[in-house]
Amino acid sequence: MKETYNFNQIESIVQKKWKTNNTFAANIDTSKPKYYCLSMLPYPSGNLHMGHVRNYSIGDAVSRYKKLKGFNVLQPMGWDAFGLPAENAAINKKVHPQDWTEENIEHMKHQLNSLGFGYDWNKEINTSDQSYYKFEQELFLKFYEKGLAYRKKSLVNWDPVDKTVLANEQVIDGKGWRTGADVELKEIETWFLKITDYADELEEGLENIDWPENVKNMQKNWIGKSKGTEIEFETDKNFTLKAFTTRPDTIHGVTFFGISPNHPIVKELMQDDVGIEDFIEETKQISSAEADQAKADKVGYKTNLNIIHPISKQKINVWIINYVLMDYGTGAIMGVPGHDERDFEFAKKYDIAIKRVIDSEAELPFSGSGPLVNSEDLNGLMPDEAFDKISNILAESNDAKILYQYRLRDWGISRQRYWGCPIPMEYKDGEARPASTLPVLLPVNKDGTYEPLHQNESFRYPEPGIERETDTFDTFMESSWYFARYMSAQNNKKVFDENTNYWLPVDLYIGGVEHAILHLLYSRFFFKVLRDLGLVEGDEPFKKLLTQGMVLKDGAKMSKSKGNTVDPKEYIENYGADSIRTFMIFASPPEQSLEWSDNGLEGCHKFLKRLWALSYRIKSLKDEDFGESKDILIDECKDLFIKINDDYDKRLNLNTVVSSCMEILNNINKKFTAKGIEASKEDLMTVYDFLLVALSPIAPHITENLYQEVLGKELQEAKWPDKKFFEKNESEIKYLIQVNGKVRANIMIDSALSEEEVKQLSKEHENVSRHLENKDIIKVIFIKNKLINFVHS
RNA sequence: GGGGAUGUGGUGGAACUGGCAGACACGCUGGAUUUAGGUUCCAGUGCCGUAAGGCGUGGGGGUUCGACUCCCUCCAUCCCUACCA
Repeated sequence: MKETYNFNQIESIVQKKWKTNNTFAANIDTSKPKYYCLSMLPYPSGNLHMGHVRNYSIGDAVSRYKKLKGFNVLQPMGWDAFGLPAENAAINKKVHPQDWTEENIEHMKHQLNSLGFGYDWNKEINTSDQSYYKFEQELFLKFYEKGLAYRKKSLVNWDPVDKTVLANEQVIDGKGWRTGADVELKEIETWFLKITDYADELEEGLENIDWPENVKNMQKNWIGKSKGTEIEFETDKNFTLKAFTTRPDTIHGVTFFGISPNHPIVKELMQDDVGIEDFIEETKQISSAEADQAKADKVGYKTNLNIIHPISKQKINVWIINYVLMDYGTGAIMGVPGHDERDFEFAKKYDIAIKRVIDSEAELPFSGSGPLVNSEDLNGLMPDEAFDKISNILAESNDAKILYQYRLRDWGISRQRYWGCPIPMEYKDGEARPASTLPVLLPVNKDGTYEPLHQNESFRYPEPGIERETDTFDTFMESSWYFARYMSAQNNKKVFDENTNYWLPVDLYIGGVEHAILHLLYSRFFFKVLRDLGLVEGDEPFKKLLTQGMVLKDGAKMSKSKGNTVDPKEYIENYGADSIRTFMIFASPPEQSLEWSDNGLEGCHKFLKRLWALSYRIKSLKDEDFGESKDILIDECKDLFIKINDDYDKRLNLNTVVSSCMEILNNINKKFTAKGIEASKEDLMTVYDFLLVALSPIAPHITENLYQEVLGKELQEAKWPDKKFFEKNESEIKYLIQVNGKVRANIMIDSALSEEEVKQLSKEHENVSRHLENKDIIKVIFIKNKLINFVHS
């Protein structure tokens, strides 16, 4: 054993050993409970960034801990390899996206290995590989057969110079990012998945999963289920208009009626009102030029159409209003300015009557609850009572029904790009049908070049009369099911085999909170469909979710544009993987953001150096160097053992695992005094052994090396200590003695003593008696095994 | 506008169910080793006070024997989302 900590050498030796021994290969083993620990797979952009390092350090720590606890652990890794950056790089560097991607994967895989993450690489997947995406095409066709995939017109961003569709992030200030041309909205046919069919289940399922409350809330709000009444209003023309409202109880407060500029009825109204067209043009300009701006002014146009109020039978003006959205509800609203903020603002602007129908002290607009007023039969009722009553009344006279509306829209999955999974459909006489041969591979020219699918004639028209779909899938498709594919990654015949249901569901999923809505919602939806197709078992894919915080530098998110990125590479070289991993875990709790600090990393590195120095010292000790004192060191560390156990198991507060390990190290070091070692050999070795085991999930290289060097044992064979190890010796209890709530002493008291004896002993304590002198004790709070509080006047 | 998170020393952060506030680190100060720097080791380090003691967890109020923790209210910062009837 060398005297100095040579991390480079140790880490490469240990990593080689893992590779040779296939240490992280995961296979079905019914003798152990299984644990599937998954970290979100990266996009192969070329380099790992600190966010990845943090994410994967947490995942690896949990995986290794679970292995020590006797679980059969699966920790896979793969590449979310389709996407826009590959195409941009292809253009800039004149290489094929596939070559660029593969090169990046190779490099990043090397980086992951140099950090010592224990992945089962036998199960690696690359979503841009046909062995992966061919199954995606099969799955899509199953969705299609089930009626869950359909085609519909939708608006896309069109760059008129490049003649291409742009993603939202490629539109900057309404202009194409490459050409700078004004982006136009164009309507084209695109594919959708009917996620809305699962809206209710997606919402209800949230109750059964162990996810952070904020993420569940975000999904719940995104689904946006709301109960309301759809009411059909008669007009003074020969048709009716439907409006959806969550507050039918305020029906007597209706003073205007609003329809969306995109409402189908608008075209008819235009025929005898020339002003409408100008107004529509105006609103379009506002919405496109200021699409990104949060608040467009509320504007409206008063038509000569009226609805008939279903109760009062009065005529009420119909307005075309820009804040009424066509794709929510029926595209029409009943305007209740007294009790809706938007309607209030609108009514003020156009001088429309504002009527109070809910009594309260609050000023209008008031959207809360209170007894109804000015509402005829409904007066005195509370809103929810009135909701039912009026809905029933309206159901008889007008066509009204109670129903639920969702904010959630169907998922548009078409992308007009090359580097994605081709949508396996074709068209004959304009009719869509599944592609006649599968898989539909991405075409690559012989010279290694490529062109967009719609420009590739031989791809687009494989035979006369047949036109292939030239769109590719949204890359969220690949990430919606990859977690179920890892375990059968080598199976080229079946998408999911017996391994799939052995390992699923994912026991712990770790990733950034930025995926809280889309990726995590799409994955849940996909999983439920796969279940209904009989392909997987269970209702939810991710049992527990951990959303790790961002890595910040100088208080800001790291980004190239800010120039505050920190490249993991140089730090791995200068400090080693174990130091970086330890810092990533130590610097803050997993869910919170982490402030990068060179000094902090240095501190962790010093900790590992001290661990090495101690180990070197221990190794050179002889039996006679040890002292006699039994149990003292173990007693001193007991609370730390318990804390580490809890932190790993219950709370996932890994940062305090590290600090507890530091304390254990400090405790051991203190036993080396000028007079000799103040601990027995057995005690010291017990504590040292646990220190290595406890730290090994976080800093696996140094601990594995020391376990072998100093203790002569293999860490891979080590087990987490059993319950007994974490039990406290309770013959003496530390009591906290307070006077008027202030701590004045703490003393060790024999746990066999009675309450009275304990009180007496406490009162006698010098510092306590001093504070009780000449005072009348009014009350004594006694909490067994914890504290006594003497309360005086 | 809506939803959520956070607020504790000079800094990152501890304090699990109300019970020793500031663990563990960083930084800083002093000392030892060193020709010097770095490394390493030792000591100190919330604020006021010589001390006893007092004050302190964004501000104000409350519940309690006791509040960083629970309740009310206000403020600040960050994130997500957005005219969803």
